[in-house]
Amino acid sequence: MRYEQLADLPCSITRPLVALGDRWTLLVLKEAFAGVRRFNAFQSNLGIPRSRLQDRLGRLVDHGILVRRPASDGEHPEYRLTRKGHDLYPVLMALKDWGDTHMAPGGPPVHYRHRDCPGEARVTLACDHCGEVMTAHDIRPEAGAGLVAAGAEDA
Amino acid sequence: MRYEQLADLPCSITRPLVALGDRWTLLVLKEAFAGVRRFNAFQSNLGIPRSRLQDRLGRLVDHGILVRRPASDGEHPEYRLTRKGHDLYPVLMALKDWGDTHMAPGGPPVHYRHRDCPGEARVTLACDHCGEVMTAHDIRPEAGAGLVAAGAEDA
DNA sequence: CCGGGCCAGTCTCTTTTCGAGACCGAAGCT
DNA sequence: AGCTTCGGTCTCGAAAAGAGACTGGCCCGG
Repeated sequence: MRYEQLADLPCSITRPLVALGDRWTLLVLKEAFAGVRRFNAFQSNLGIPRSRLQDRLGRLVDHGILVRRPASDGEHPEYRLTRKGHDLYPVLMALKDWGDTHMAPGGPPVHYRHRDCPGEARVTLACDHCGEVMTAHDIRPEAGAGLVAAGAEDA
Repeated sequence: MRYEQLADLPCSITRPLVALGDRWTLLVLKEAFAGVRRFNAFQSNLGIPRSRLQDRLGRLVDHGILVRRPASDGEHPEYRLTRKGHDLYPVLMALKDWGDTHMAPGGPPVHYRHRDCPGEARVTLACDHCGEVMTAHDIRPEAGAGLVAAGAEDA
């Protein structure tokens, strides 16, 4: 049970990873972004064991990343991304950029184009003040409110 | 062994996930970006079992994401990010943005500031043609070279 | 009103992976 | 020689994953 406790650390990279970092969870979300909503569709698209899928969908619902509800028209339940879930899109797109660059010898299998535009979606890391593009080397970490709070808790 | 075969699919999100998507791998990389290079440092920072760490570092080296080499000065080996590894930074920063937004009730624990600038690093998804900020709804997927290649293979 | 299909979800059993901690061998110091 | 540090390995019990069969609701055609 040590692993789950990593989520208590005051780190905004660690906490999402503890929630999302296993074999299937991000793959399930990728399907959700591709428009998949039904249990069987997730299952057959990914080949994930049904009991595993059940568990993962449940956790995503618990985290407020998906909602489960009786489908708008028919009766079968469907799983839809919440706002919180939607906000994960840049994570998947960042993975996609990396995959296209480093794991796609024959070129990108799919282009994620801007609709009605010849352009393509790209993730960029930039400074929100001067707008300059940044890399890991340009980073200066600095304590924030959440860290102070966590420190106070410990004491 | 079905799971690993997902990496054969022509999808630039799936392929990275099969390589990186488990409990520890991305956490190890997060440490690497924080400057950690030594076996024991990874181990004690994360609390990962030693045998697990050994396995994960080995895989990352196999993927060309880390290099293992006798440390520049002393004799102990060190693990360093390659170019390919460095390119994963936006993935971790995208997770960080999401974590700050949705899993940091007390505010961001750490600000990743632009050095010598009051600004902060932010991931954005934008069109590489018109520059407009994009969301999942603005995407129009389109077959690319890698998909055609994969299709030819199947036939 | 009966049988089939389809669907979401559950149960069972086997295999794989994980985790904890002891153990090992190679420096490096005293 | 004896102790420490460090990277790395080994063993073994516990947890999670995988496959596949099974259940039960619902709808449809007959």
